[in-house]
Amino acid sequence: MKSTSIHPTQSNAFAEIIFLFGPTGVGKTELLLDLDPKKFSVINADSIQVYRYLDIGSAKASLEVRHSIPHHLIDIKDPWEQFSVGEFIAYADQAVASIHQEGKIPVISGGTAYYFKHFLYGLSEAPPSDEGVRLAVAQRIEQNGRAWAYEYLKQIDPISAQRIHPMDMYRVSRALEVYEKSKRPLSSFSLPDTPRNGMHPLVIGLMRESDQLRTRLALRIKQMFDQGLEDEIRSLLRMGAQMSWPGLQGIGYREFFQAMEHGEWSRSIIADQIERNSRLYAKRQMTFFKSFAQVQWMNADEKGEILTAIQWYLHPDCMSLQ
RNA sequence: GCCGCUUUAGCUCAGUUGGUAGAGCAAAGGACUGAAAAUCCUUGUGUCCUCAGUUCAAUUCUGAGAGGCGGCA
Repeated sequence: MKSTSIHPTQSNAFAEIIFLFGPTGVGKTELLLDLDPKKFSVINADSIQVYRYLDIGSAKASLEVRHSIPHHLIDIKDPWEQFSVGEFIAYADQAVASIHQEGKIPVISGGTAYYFKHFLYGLSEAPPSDEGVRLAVAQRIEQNGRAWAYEYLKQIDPISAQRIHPMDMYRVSRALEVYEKSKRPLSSFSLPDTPRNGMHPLVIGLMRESDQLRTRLALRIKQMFDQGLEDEIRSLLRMGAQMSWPGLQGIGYREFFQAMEHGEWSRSIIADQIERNSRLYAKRQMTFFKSFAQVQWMNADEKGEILTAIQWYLHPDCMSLQ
């Protein structure tokens, strides 16, 4: 792997890639500032930070940070556009290739565990989500009820029905959508379970004590309001923002739209809801991340150890001499 | 000061015609087949404010006290 190939930039298969993930508010962005921009570039793996105009609420890295170390996959979509894992993988592959081309190491950093999982293993061959079909399925579920939807799933795809909980309409409807689209049960498309292209990333999981994370989240949300989160919402409203916009499903946005539906905009209530939802989200993220294989868990404050781990990964022979 | 209402899980509150109690939210744990900041699952022992009385038995009834809310002074 240390071969001095004539085409070093083309050896995508075994090139170094670093995964950096952790729950919201753990301190990923702060850590990125310690990376040498001459050696590393960042690829964002956050499903909300891909959207333009969603800066404060999504806790996007500031322009200064992005100036000091390049970030890919930020501001690539408008908030009314749908984004998806499939697109993430395609864009991330491109970014990884171009970063390698520059002779640098890509650091994929973010909190969307689902994106990391499928970037590493790839997706099944099942057809991508189709908004039209999805709406049609949703309508039928609306008319006939959830029980009907699950019974129907049991008929067309008993294997998926066993895996999916009867109340989990998000997944039931995707399974029905796939059947509608391909006339094949979702479970007939197998899910890969080995890394794509022999990828062997360094997987760093950042963690913190839950009390500490809680305090940090509370502080961060306060700062978001100080930085003008409400102005950001108002300017989105001027753009015609609707609660249904995909980007606005993010925590820190949807709470405002829910509040407006009830005809009230109470700063303190909304702030509390954002805080609560962030905590719940952080918990779900941790649960997902914990299920990943070969994670090097590190305390987010131990920057020295994290950088050392990266050194080990990039130059194993060098380190072993010491 | 008087009158009324109120005190039950971390929070908001149900409830037991007297047999020691249960929802939502939170919290903890979990799932995750192209929307994933989404969607979903599991988990409920708490001096039922305190003391005394009635009773086989009181969180439930009676009395007194304490806290809260409201009205009248």
